[in-house]
Amino acid sequence: MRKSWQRTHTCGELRRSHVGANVTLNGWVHARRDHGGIYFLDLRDRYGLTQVVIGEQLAATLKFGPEFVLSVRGKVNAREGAQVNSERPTGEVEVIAESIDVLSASPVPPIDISGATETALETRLKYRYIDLRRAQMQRNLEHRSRFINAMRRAFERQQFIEVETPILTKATPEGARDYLVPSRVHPGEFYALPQSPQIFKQILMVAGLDRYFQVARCFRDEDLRADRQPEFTQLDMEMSFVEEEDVFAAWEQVLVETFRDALGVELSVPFPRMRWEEAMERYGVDKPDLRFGLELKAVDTWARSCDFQVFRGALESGGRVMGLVVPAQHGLSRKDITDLETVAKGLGAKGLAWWKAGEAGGAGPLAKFCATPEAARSLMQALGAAEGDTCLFMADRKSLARKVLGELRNQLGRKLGLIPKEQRWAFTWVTHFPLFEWDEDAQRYFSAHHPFTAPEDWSLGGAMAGGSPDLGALSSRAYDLVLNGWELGSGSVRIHRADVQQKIFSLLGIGPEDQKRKFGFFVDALAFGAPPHAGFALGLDRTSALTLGLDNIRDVIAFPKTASATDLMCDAPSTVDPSQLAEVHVTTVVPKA
RNA sequence: GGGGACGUAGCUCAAUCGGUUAGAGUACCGGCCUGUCACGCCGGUGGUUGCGGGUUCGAGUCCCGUCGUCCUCGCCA
Repeated sequence: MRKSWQRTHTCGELRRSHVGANVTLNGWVHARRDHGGIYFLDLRDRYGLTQVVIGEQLAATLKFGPEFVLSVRGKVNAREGAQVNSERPTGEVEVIAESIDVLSASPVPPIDISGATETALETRLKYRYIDLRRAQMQRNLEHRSRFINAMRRAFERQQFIEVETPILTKATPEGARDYLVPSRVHPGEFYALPQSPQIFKQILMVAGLDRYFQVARCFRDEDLRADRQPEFTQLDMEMSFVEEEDVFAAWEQVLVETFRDALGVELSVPFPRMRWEEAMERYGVDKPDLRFGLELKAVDTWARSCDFQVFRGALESGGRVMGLVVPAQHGLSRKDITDLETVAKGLGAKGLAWWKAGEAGGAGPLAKFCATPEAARSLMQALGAAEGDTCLFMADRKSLARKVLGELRNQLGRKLGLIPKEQRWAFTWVTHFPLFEWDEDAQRYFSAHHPFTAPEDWSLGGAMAGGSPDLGALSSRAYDLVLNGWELGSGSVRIHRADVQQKIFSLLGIGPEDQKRKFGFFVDALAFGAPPHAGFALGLDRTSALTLGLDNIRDVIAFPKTASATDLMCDAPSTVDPSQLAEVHVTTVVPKA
């Protein structure tokens, strides 16, 4: 028998075949059951729980509490009949303790590790080292590890090579707010943490690496959400001499292999493809949840011949009239409709018209415009609605009508239980996003994806030849991968021509001087023989969460931040010593409260 | 930056219309118990009701401010 405290087995390992063996287990005190003459202890480590039996005499010499760390030496004993715990893999055996060393003590933990009560997130984040002891959290992190490693293997099978890119890099004027790092050596100058390895991976293509991937940490100084952290991890990739379908095929293969290896799930490929315009028109969002129908319906044509002033007004000012049909079987009540209208107004809608379909005119605000059977029938036909269905209408700017109905569709999908449990993995590629988006506040166009995205039309609607096309109408070769209504990642075919890249910068209002200063190195690189290339990046936090059925990515991140971007465990961010600031030539100006 | 919810024992929660000594479950401590496995039974410790101010005879409860957490809109190329 070993003399040291070091374990011979883990707490999840012992089985009937080990009966009679002398073993040493190390682990945490999970639960204690003191019966006076006999004492039971559940010892826990990452691998499981093992029951330790302690005799009266030995128990009397020991002093320990929950979450103490012990080394238990003893003999494996078979449990028979009612003593077997069929709930546990180790339930057919127990360890009869011969000696026990206390390796480490603990106060009463502020978190219930057994999972009997759900501890407040604030406490879990402050004492993350205890929270992470919970089986659920260990399972989450193990799952994430398995998933990422399966993905790595799948990329390597396709000849991709993993390359690391800098964390200290150059600030980018477009896109999200940068996290800045002051330079000690260059007073007054700053590095930025990468929002993504975008430029580096494109340069790796120029460098002839052909197929790159990386598990890449990305940083964006923007406000958080349940599915957004200021630093997050992407499976980033880029390929040369390819177009959209090659990227899709590479990823579909990777995802098939990854889901098979890590989850035992067989995905059906190819995933459907859908143009952005189609997604917006049918689902009102650019990340449609395809697990249920309830599609948006255009009723502009019907509305044009209707006397309803709200509808006519919207159409006359260039807007749209769109509808959503909730089948009669769901029995939407007046209160339900009022609640939906509240949601709609919260999103900026002026109101929500509704109609209970009926050939005799139906009911609701629209009933009087459907008073004749012809009018009622034509509206039902335009909507694909049947007698008794509840129809909801938005008449507004195209973008707002889609956004509101898209949100109502998602809420109704959940509320009415339209999402079938068996249909778990509804992937889709959304393609051909707009190239530019108009920003009202800045009074200029911004790249909808990023400024390195190839246009669908390399002539840029004539802009390359000096024309002035409607930039808002240009389509791009950007695409997203969507799963169950979540955006899992995005990518694009890139611009590999220096002249087109320069034109895009100019159209974005970045003058020649700024282009040279901020992106000169990159345009230079494109000029030196850049292959056509395209790529994609998958959000690993979201994908890990979604594949575990979680709706908050904090549960798949070991040390996540709060909604105000703080780390409650180590109390970051924090002030620093003035001498440290002086060293990096920084003075701070803190606004008065 | 805006909106909403929340903050009471180590943990999860309760406390009626503003009313007496702020309770329960669980955990912890002590006692009893040789087959439990969220052991059981008996007893006990444990509170700056986030913090500051105000109204009131009286505030966990009402008002103002502030801090923190969560969700969300804006934002996130």
